[in-house]
Formats: sequence, C-alpha cells, structure tokens
Amino acid sequence: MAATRRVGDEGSATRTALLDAAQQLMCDKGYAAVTSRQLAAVAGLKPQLVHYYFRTMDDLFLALFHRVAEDLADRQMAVLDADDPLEALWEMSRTATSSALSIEFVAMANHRKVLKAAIADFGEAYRKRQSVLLSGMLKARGIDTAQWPAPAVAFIIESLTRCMGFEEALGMSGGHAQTLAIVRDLIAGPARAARRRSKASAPIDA
Amino acid sequence: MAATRRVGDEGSATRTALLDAAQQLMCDKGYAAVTSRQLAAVAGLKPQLVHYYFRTMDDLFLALFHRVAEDLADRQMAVLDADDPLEALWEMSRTATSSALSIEFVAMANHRKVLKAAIADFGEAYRKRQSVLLSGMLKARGIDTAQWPAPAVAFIIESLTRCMGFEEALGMSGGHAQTLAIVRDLIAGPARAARRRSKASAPIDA
DNA sequence: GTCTATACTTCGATAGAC
DNA sequence: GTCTATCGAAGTATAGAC
Repeated sequence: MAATRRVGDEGSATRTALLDAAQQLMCDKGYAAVTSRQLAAVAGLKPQLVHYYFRTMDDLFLALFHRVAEDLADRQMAVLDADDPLEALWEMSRTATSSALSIEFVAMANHRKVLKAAIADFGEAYRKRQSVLLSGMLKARGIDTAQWPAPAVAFIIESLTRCMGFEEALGMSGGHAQTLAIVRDLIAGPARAARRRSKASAPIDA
Repeated sequence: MAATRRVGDEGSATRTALLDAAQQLMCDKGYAAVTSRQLAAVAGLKPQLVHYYFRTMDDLFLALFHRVAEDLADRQMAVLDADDPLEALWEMSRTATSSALSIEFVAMANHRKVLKAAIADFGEAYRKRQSVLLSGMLKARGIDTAQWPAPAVAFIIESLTRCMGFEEALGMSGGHAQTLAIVRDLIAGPARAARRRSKASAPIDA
C-alpha cells in the first residue's frame, strides 16, 4: 500500500541531486527523457532511489516544478530593486518564461494532471503579482492604464517572451528583431522613442 | 532492412483513418498518447498496420504535421477573401495557432528531430507570408509600418494567440479579456477605437 | 492489406536483504 | 539509505501466413 511506503527527507543531498539531474535532463532532452532509469544514470545512482525519494514520477515532477517556481517568484520580486524596474521586468521575463525548462513544463501539462493544476495555479498567481508590479511601473511612466491595463501588459509581455523563447529553440527568428526594437522603444519611454525614429507619423492608436 | 519494407498507398482510406485517429488522440490526450497501440485501438485496427502505412512513428507524425500545415496555409490565404482581412487574419490565428494540435506539435519538436526541422521550416514560411499579407493590411489602415513593421506585427499576433490558447487549455484567463479588448480596438481602427474610450489621454507611444 | 505471432526494449513500481 | 532482484505493462518494430 502506498501509505506504508517510506519517503526520503526533503533536505537530503541525494534528493537534491536527483532534482538537479531531472532539471538537466529536462532542459537537454525534453521531459520525455526524464525516466527513473535515465535520471539515475545522470545522477550516478540506482533507479530505485527515485522511487524512494519520490514515490511516483508525478511527485518528482511536482517537486521540481515547485523548486523552479519558487526561484522564479523570487526573481520576480527582485525586479523592484533594479534602477529601471520596467526594463528589469522585461529582461527577467526573457530569461525566465522563455527558458527550455518552462517550455517543457507547459508541454507536459497536457499529460500529467497534477502538473496541469500546479502550473495553472502558479501561472495565475504569477500573473497577478506581475500585474501589481506593472501597474505601478506604467503609472510612473505616465502611461494610461485605462488604455493599457496592467493585466493585459503582463499577458503581452509573457506571450512575447515565451514565444520568442520557443522559436529561438526551434531556430526561427522572423520578426524577432523588429519586435525587440518596438519593445525597446516602449520601455525607453515616449521621449526617447520619438528621437529614435526619424519620421514618427501616424502612431497606431492615435 | 528498411528499404525492402512495404509502405501503404498515400490515398488509402485506412491511412487517412490512422491520421484522423492520431490527430484526435493528440488533441485529447497529448502527443505522448499517440502510440501504435492506442492509435490502432482508436481506429479499430491492429497496431501493426501503423507500421505498414508509416514505417516509423516519426514518419506518422511528419505526415500528420504536413496535413495540418497544408490546411493552415490554405486558411491563411483565405483571409484575403474576407470583408475585413485584418480581422479575419486575427480570428484565423486565434483558431489555428492556438489549437491544441498546434501546441502539441511545438511541444513535441524538442524530442523528435525530424519534426523540429519541419516545424521550423513551415513556421518561417508561414511568418513570411503573414508579413506580406499584413504589410498590405497595415498600409490600408494608415498605420506607420516603420513604427510597426509587418514581421513584428505577425510575430506579435502569433505570440498572443498561441499563448492565449495555451493558457486557456490550462484553465488560465488573467489578462486575456483586457488584451482582447486592446486588440479589438486596434483592429477596429483609430477612429472607432477613440470613440470606445471615454478619456483617451496619453497614448503609450505619443 | 490485414492478420497472428513474436522479439526486443524500456518503463514505473515494489519487496526485501543489507 | 542504498542495494539486488523482479514484476507486469506498454512501447517500437519485424516476419510471415492468409
């Protein structure tokens, strides 16, 4: 019976090593490569230890997700310490949501029910915090939040960074440079953006 | 040897049935559920027939991808026949790139090399055609394409629709409604958008 | 074209010795 | 906590009869 099974301690070095190996495998070869056997091979351990520390593979993926989610939440709040918080938030999104790991988790959600719930929960919470952060940043920039609501901007930022990460991983690049230029202008602020463009006629929304 | 193996005819009804079953399985349970056994079970056939029509699972996924890619290319060109091509293009992206099938293919690219190449090739070609279509539409709307280059707009549209599809599948919704409202305004055109907003002060880029 | 039979591999998971 | 041994299930793929 499952209830009688032992489970290794949370602080164990072996447990951490298994999570590290899982993370590495997932990035390099995709989540399908994260099996108890391959995992053990990478970590230099026996496959059975995986089941000792994490009863099921679902438990392992869940533990790994929570570990990276916590790290992401920390990095999210850290943008407030930056000189230019808005730019920091954009760069944080670029490196975080577009990472191979993040892509794999989203991809995995479809076939692992417990992960789907965990990812959705964290995603919504992350989006809410992002909206709060952005709300302040947009106002500080003098941007009309009635026209550009913070939750929309949060979604747009995550969409752009996530998809660019996707496509970069595939080897695609069409439209990336031009999009980055637009974002650079928007982040730089109205004044500097205007100077960047020689003939700034007919803005899209005016 | 592989070269001596037989391969079923392209026009075969059984072959089509297998592709249909693969498509259904992929949408419902994710690509990991598309195995020769489960495939045959859905189609009411024997697993070995999969290998008769498609020597390997890679071949099957490739054939399915090309089938949906062709369909997507057709729908892409069809937007030109619409009364409002720009809105048609947006709606087409909503239903096409955000479909569960599309998501699964992107997710699968990481672990199936042949698919990665096929998806990247099609993705770039699709983006290029989309840029050409959008270039005309933006000019017709009086939008400055120096400020909003067509490739960037193409990328942005695909990012937003794809990620919204993702998140909807996960059960997320934060920022979606607000983003759709912004897009509706942009598509409706400057004049109508201005009327929609009571106090349109300080547009983000002016 | 479709079937039966089958080979081989890898998977998740458990039991029990040490 | 880590090991050996092992189970049953599911995967891809092939050979050959009909």
